[in-house]
Amino acid sequence: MPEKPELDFPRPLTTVDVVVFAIRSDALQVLLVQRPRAETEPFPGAWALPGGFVDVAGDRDLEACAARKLKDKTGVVSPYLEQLGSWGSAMRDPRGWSATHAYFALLPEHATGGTLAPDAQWFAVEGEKVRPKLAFDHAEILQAAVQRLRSKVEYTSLPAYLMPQEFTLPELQRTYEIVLDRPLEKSAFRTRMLAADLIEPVAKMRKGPNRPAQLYRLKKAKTPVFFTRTFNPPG
Amino acid sequence: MPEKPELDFPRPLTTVDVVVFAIRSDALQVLLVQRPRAETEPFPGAWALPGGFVDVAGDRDLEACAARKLKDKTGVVSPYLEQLGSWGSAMRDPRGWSATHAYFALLPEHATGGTLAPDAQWFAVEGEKVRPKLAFDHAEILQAAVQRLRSKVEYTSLPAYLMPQEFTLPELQRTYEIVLDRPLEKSAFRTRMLAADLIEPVAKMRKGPNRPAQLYRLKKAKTPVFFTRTFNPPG
DNA sequence: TAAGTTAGTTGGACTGTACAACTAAGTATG
DNA sequence: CATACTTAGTTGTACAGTCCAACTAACTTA
Repeated sequence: MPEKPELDFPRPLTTVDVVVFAIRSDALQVLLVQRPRAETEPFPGAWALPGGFVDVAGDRDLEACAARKLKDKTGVVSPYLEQLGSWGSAMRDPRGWSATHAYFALLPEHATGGTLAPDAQWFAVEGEKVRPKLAFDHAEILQAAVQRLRSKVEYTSLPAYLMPQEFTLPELQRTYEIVLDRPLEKSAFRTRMLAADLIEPVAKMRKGPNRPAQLYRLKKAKTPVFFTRTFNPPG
Repeated sequence: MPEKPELDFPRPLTTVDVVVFAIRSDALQVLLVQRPRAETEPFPGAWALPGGFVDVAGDRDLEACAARKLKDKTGVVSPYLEQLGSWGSAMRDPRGWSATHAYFALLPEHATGGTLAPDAQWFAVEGEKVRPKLAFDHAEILQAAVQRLRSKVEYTSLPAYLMPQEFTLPELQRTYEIVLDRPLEKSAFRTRMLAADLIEPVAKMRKGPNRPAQLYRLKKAKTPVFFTRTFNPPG
């Protein structure tokens, strides 16, 4: 790392930001917070990803910092937190050279309803964007998060983290379809999921106006399953 | 990002490190540099990933900083530089809370022979490690880089960046096999590569002691190709 | 009882890998 | 100069899993 023992040269600002996804109202949504309106702040009043400065006294490491920021904003512990990447440049923050470590989190819908900070709000993801103009380079970070999510959903069981404890196969397929924004084949989907040793049936059915559906739950504390193919040849 | 306008609280040290891979002597190797022996330095004399502090005056952004560090150590511009992740904690550097932005680069073998800094040296990757004990948490970063490389090689054309301008299909297959550390099926490999619109034949043959092999080159300035399957069902 | 909707299954076509045997083109050897 | 050896490249069969479409199953409502 350093060639010189001098440590008192200028250091970049260091922050952590979290892209929190959930399925709400049958759509992919992301949690944003509104920045304070004080004129002394950059991007006053603009919407931004939840995040903030690393606390060198309080944060053990980056992931703990991200989990803390997430907890502060949403009140829940995310079942899934993955590092997304880092963005650092001289220009992205008007206060000076800054670098942010971005994470993305997946929340089940039922965990999105509770206590939300007053300046936090869910926004639908449209394409790879949201309606409001975002502070800093957060639009770019959000775009990368959506791309990463979509690409991993093609060949992993990530959407399982967006589901409640018990769910049906059609519900899981619907989640995949919302994230990927395209329909999937029913029979191939079922074959894949059931072959993956990922879920197990529970002795209950989901009752609705039509034929009841088998309920499943995730098998024990699994990390995401990787499939050996993508869904539709993306050609 | 920040809730408070105070910017004069302690900031983490910010560095960039690069994991440079190449195939040398029919093996996957990684480029390391030896740290200065001065007692005032952390990990004096230990081997480490090439990298260093972000220069807030000189570096435009993180990727430019990584490219600069790479150039300083190897003298070449890497045809492939990808962000790997970031590691930050209170403990990873004895000088204080620090965060490093790690990149990984792929070099073709012929680019590894030239001017190398006197304190730089190539080491064979054995499993997911190298022989010498590495400074900081660089062993962990290297392990993540090897895992990322291996997993992407399963379903992308990344190894193309490890090849010279012209190469044969058996040579490309051999590169895949070295990185994955397992043999691949010849005919399936050829079918996949030729179907991928990735390479094109040149009007030359590679002559050797046996049957000559068709030479290919990469098609124009392609980003890596993604395949819709992995190679061998990993079960 | 019939119509409508969603759950779930079945079967045939197709794509691409796995495996193995084959042909092709060169060098080295007797 | 024929034969063995080696590596390049092809061919064919089996198989796994998706794609597509039609089918059956279970429930509600009219």
